[in-house]
Amino acid sequence: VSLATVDRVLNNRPGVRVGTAERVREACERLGYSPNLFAARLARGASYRLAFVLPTGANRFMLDLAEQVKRAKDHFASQRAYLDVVHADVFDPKALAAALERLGDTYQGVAVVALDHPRVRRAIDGLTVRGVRVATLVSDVPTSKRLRYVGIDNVAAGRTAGTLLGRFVASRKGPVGVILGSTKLSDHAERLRGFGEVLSRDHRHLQMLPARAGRDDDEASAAVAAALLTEHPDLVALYSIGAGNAGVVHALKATGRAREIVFIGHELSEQARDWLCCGTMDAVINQDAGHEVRSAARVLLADLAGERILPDQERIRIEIFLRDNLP
Amino acid sequence: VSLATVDRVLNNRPGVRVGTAERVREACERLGYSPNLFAARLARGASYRLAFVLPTGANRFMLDLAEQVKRAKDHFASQRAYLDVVHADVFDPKALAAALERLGDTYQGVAVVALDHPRVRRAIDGLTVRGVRVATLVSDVPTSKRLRYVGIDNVAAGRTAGTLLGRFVASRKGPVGVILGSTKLSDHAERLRGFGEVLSRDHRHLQMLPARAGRDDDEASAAVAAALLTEHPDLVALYSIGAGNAGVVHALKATGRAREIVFIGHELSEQARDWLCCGTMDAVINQDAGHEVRSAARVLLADLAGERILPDQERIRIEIFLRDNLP
DNA sequence: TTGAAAGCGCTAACAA
DNA sequence: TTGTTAGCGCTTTCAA
Repeated sequence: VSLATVDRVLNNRPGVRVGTAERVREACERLGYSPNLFAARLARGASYRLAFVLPTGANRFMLDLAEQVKRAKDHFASQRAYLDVVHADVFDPKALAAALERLGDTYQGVAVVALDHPRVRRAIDGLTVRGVRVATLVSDVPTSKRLRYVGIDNVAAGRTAGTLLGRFVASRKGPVGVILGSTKLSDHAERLRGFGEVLSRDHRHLQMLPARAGRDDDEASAAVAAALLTEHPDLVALYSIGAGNAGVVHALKATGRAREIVFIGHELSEQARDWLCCGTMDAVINQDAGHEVRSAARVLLADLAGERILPDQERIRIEIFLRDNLP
Repeated sequence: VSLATVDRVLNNRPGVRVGTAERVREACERLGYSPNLFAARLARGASYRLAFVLPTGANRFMLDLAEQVKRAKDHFASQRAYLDVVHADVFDPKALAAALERLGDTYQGVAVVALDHPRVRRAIDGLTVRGVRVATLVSDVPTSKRLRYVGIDNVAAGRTAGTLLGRFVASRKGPVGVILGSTKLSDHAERLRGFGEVLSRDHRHLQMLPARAGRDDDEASAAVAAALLTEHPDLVALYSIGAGNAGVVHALKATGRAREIVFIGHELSEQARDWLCCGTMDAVINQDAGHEVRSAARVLLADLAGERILPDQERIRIEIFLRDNLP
């Protein structure tokens, strides 16, 4: 039995008699053979280009994602995988779809922070058909043919915020304010849904006010928060679903009730760490941008190279940070 | 300039004139050269054996670690790294030290759940001197020459439990019970310290009872919990520092006050998930055994092969799980 | 259906 | 101090 035949069997390539294949497999079993991934990749000589499609003019979290791509670059380059950040107007389905389609010429894998829109879905499916591996990042397009969604379950994240907030408020009664970026962002809408569910089921003494939009912007969020605080002097808690937390904190501090009002938000920025430490924020729900980037890259590469992944390693967690467990 | 010279420069091996080295480096820079890790490992032809030293007759968490080693085996085998689980009596310093010393003949890397004892420290340092890379796992020996500690900050974990418990109890007043495995386990002692700090600083209305030992055992823990519950009918919360949570739950359910008493513990077992879901447990503090195993293996291997790690990826987090963010 | 041979990018031993 | 050479374990192409 020659080297080439063994190779054919192990990679189930065609052109081997079943009897021979069986014998080879048996021998592998007996000898406890385990293939050398490095040698395989080397011989294949393939290199892969991966694009990370992120929103233009983005908030802190998106900037963090871009930063994490940069940090992972060297590590993946040493494995012949080249990561690029590509910016696109994620909120314009037509533009995003066009951008995605263009990417297919250059890249074998694409990780995209996607808007869930039929047009975008078609673009993703189009790429997939051309053999480009696509992973949705942070925000999913569930009905598309994407290889995988790399991100958290945002309904569950909202529920988590709801439970924490409800229990932190405890027996106090009063209205709860909610600020989101936009109801059109599906991740924000999902978080809101989860949050509302928990509040209405487990914390009936709290009265959830209608969510207001802060456009993921510090100034707008500050205005919204200030309005909430003046309209509801008995406000007991605030949940900030999107970006713009600096604005909320500003408004909160202006009232002098920053430590008294329970405030929960998303994404562990450098600032958020400070706010947790000084008691302005009570908890931060986080998804690890670095983990998401590396996971997306690994998943795309593994599929391209026909390798297996460790599923446990690729599970993105809904992290809860208090001032005590900051990394 | 020949291939070999380039190799010497890139791996700062001796025997190259500075001028030549400079020229090579400049050329690499200019051409944007990035070395191929796979080819290097392949050519080196080295394979590594790593031992995971875990306690004999261990609790659920240790069993989980062993299971995770098993799961990671294939993945690392494809990179010429062979993982073995070795059991040792971690509580007998002499035995552990002897076991460690013996391991040096067979293994290039050792990850050990270590007892912090001078004798064990000497054994670790001895291995290090012989060139064996050592990582402490879950429980550290800070004064040793170990390459790295792979695990969480247990004082911070205790503080996290304290904050959650204090806030969940909220305005209710009353005694708080604490059950640990043994005061001699440094991780348990550290968690207790962190917990006590937070309770005495931030939640003065709660009266923390002296910690009692449940020997990481279900039955013993059940007895301790039952005693606490009868001696203190007004108990408002329980913190279980070690294993034996099944026993605590049993005692708690027997009183019919399982949902009313705030109960926080460690390690997200299959059972713990159920208890979270039904409201018996209020929060679980967790360290990801799978992540710890893979991280230890990666760190040891990278050092052996002279490669760099991604520090972000190797940070072990203090995870908080509520019923809403279960993975 | 099977085998032989070249080569992926690097390291290590040896020669110059 | 530098260069030459033979592989590492696999894939791929071409020939049998």
